[in-house]
Amino acid sequence: MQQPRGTRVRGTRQAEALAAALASLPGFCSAQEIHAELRRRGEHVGLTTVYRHLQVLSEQGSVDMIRDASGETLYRQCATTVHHHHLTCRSCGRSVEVEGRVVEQWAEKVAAEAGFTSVDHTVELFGLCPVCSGG
Amino acid sequence: MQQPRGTRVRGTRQAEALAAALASLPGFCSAQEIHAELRRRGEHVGLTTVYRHLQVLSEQGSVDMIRDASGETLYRQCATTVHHHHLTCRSCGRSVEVEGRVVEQWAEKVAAEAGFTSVDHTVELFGLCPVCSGG
DNA sequence: CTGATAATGGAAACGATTATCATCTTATCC
DNA sequence: GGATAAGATGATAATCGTTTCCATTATCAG
Repeated sequence: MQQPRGTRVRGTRQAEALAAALASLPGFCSAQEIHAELRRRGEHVGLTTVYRHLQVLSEQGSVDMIRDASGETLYRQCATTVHHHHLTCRSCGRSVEVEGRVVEQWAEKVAAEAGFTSVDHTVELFGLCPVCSGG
Repeated sequence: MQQPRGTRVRGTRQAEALAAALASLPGFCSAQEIHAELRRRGEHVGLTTVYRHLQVLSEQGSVDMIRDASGETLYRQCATTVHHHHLTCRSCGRSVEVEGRVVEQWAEKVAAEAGFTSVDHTVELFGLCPVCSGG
């Protein structure tokens, strides 16, 4: 099996620990939170390595990456490789993947009308989940 | 500087210089770019002050604020106070305000179905404008 | 086992933004 | 007109998430 350079081919202890941590975290977390989670589990993984892996995984589409209101980057293991958006709880970080065909169509239409090309879109929904709503 | 008295509500020299600069910039710019533009015009306005004003204006709804792919915050004078979104050129920063009733309705529907409350949404479109498309 | 090479991680660098605080403006009162 | 209080300004330092550096360590093929 030949892999292109720069991709993670070697199965390292750190990569697995990170994968395990990601799998256990239910919602979006910052790189630093993930790093803390690893430390909590007794796994020594450098912060640099966490960032590095997260970046690669995100490029590969294995994790979703969003930005919260303060500009911090949050990551989450993603269930599907199909394009989707998120409805994330502002309070606990838990999130739901939502299908957004309507939005995609809207984006394309709007872009075409304005003569724009290579259009990409960012759509994120933040709110309070049923639990955190206290209802 | 011989300014007529009684204009205290309208602000200071710096505030006006900033307003003028914003009015002349066609697209989204970072605070630092706006600061540079002011310096170019010969106006001495501290970077701190630029940030301070931008923040206030943004809270007032007088300027729109978005975040680009690298996480930098961009500002633009906004034409209307009505809720809207932007289709921004990745290359030159010029942008078009687009109406997004469809998106709002979609966001509300999705949120309601998931039981989320206090839902807020972020929707930004980035692409290449007709000019930068090279067409 | 051994050498080649990729991966790691602590420390330093970075860059946008924010906080600090002394100084300068402006407005109001006398 | 001048004193004075209130507020705005801005150079500098501090913050903080993220990246870069680079010496060290781990992994894999032969």
